[in-house]
Amino acid sequence: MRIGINALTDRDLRDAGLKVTTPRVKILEVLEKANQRHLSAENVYRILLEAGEDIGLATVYRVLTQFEAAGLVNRHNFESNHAVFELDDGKHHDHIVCIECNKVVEFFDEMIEERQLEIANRYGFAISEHALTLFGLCQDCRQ
Amino acid sequence: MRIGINALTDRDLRDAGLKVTTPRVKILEVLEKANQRHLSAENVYRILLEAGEDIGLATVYRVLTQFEAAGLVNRHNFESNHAVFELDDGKHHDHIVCIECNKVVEFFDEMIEERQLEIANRYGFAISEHALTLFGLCQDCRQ
DNA sequence: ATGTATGCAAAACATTTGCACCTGG
DNA sequence: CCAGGTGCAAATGTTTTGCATACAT
Repeated sequence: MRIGINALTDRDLRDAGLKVTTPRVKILEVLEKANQRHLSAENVYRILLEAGEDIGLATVYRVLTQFEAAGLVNRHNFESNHAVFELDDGKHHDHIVCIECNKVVEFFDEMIEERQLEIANRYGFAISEHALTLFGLCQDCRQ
Repeated sequence: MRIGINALTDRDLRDAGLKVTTPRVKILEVLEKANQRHLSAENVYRILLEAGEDIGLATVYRVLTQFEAAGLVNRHNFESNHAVFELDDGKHHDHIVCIECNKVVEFFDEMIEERQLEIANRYGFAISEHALTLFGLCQDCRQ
């Protein structure tokens, strides 16, 4: 099992039952090396194009979906019209998104996590996941 | 200003700068009287069709968007592929959604709200809104 | 060899928009 | 009357899928 911030390897792909193909390896590299941690399928596709790779957009979608199923990446819907993906670093966290420059900050708060479980429990729900995203203006965008 | 759970009226439409037209009134009625509180545009459209109303889907989308801008309804993206709308009852709340039967429970937790502001503040963000949704199995769906 | 993966083009969806016609105040 | 609203059809943008070909093991 993968732990922490180690780079993903061919091994991780095989462990997920996925053949080690060029598109998959390249897409993993993009997710690891891009300057933003949260990328849309289109983002990944463009980066690959600019790097001279010949990988179709459909493949990017298929691979990202497989990676998500394998637990290698997480999918988020900060904006309603498209999803973004980030490498799963093993540590759960939530997000604060700047509504101006789209900067994303990650945070984790034990108290909120606990409270969520208590609340879910109170209503008889067995929680499998949650999505918490704060939207606002970051320091830079407030002048 | 509207307060609490009173039914929305023509007055509310006028106050929002919207003419009181049949589609708008009927759509408000659907939101008020439907058995589920959270409806997609398609849901609203079908209910209108079944009621014999001749209102286009495009109009439903336009009206719901105007209602949202006017603060009469709130839009949520529980699932990535479509939005749902609910009447704004004046009280902020978050949601727990059953991943099996899609039941939605609303809750409000002061501690989580405060904690979110503290965290945002710590990172220099001025929060304008947030989205917190818990996903899991409700009591009924766990047999 | 052979079951998977991929690229491309087309399809599928939710949502938006252009435009000629209708309607509320 | 006339600005604003509506229906319809067409356009949009994202994501998915069918299928013939290419590739990893």
